[in-house]
Amino acid sequence: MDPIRVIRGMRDLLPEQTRWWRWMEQRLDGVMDRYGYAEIRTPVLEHTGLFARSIGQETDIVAKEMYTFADRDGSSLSLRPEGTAAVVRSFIENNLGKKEPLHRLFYRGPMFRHERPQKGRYRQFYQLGAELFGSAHPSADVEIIEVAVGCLQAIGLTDFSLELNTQGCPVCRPGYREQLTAYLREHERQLCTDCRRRLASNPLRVLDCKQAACTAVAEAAPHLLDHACDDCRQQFDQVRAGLEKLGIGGRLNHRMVRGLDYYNRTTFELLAAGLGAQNAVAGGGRYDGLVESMGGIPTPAVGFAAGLDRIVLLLEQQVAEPERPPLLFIAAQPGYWLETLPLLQQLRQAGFTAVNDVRQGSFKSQLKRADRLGARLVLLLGQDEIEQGTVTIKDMQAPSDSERKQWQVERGGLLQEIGGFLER
RNA sequence: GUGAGUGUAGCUCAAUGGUAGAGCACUGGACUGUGGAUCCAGAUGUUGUGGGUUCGAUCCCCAUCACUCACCCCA
Repeated sequence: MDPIRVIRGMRDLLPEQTRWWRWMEQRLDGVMDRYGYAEIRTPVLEHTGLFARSIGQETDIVAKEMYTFADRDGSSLSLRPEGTAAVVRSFIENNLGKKEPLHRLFYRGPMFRHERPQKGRYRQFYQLGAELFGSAHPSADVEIIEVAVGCLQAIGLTDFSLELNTQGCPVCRPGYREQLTAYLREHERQLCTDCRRRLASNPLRVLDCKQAACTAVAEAAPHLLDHACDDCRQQFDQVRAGLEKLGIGGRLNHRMVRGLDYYNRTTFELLAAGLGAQNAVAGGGRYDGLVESMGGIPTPAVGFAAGLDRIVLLLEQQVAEPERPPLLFIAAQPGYWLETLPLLQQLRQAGFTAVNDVRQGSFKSQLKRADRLGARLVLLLGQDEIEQGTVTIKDMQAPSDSERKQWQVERGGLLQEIGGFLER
């Protein structure tokens, strides 16, 4: 019988990996706490229309990458391909904006996109995102970027860069779009076939094409910032000033384009090397019109999302392994396993990590097991110890000729002895 | 959706048109209460799957599936 396997693009995270994940998640949660962001949890499944309306019917994400299927009553459901849409839905549905104009929310969890998997890209992937609702002030943009940067810093990543751009607003973007399109049409012959297609569907996309020929055209293309309205320009200047004040800086990238339709004004990405063909670990921006367009009261908002799978990839390359708590192992001479039970119980109640060899083989094989598990101390329990009411403590890291390799202690003083030993 | 590469033991990988081998890991022993070093012994494979060529295929051919990487797109 053929064993059933995981679905393509999805994977099991085994203990070797979850060590990293748990360590990372703990720290990221800490960042959210310190910036005053509260967690929101929404379902992984939503009505398909939510994503079509918020992300954009024409985007690749919606047009060809969603896991969409019919519910039993025939209605169309989709696994969420990103987090913002559902948070906005919930924000509106629960009248959060009416109760209190300002909200700092974060979420963390699996997202789903039916793409061909490759390094740093999976069909089930994980994102951490933060959304700041209720402020159009550049201070909010700065805060969101600061949180995103703070997340990477909190887990020890230093080798990344920030890129910034503005997408304009409904006042200035249409005019820019026309100018860009006109410019691109003039140079249509130099563009790759994909970009000629994009010219019609999404001219902005031509700007971040990686083909050399298109890059040359894009380099000389008109910049949105030069055509932005005064409000947008001022906003962007102030965001940059705020980032300077924080020492974050960031590089202006006129050619940065976002994959989702709802962004306006400030957009940004955090980029890193070592992710294969991918380089983005986090991205975000302002989306002032989204809440209203989804049926809520007009509410300016900024947010970002970070790809946790990619961040773990970087962690494994750049950061020292997270430490494990010291492991205590109880080895009992054959026949004395019952005596280990209260001892284990006692150790765990005192907060230690303690295990035994549940196979209870030979004394020797138990020691081998302890070694394999990386035990810091082994507590030996045999006939002598039981008759004397003692336990022998064995230091697994001491050299074999050490005088303090192993020693006996009274049962009553065991916890204190272990505690003292591990303190050093 | 498109392209390329790779599928052999738990892992990393050899090998040859004549029914597969190493290292590591595992289990046991040398050491009847002591891990890490050494030595000895043991267990493990439908060579991804299906078909074709052949007296004979793990090897050659075709198909298929899976994985990996890249394109598209994106976190």
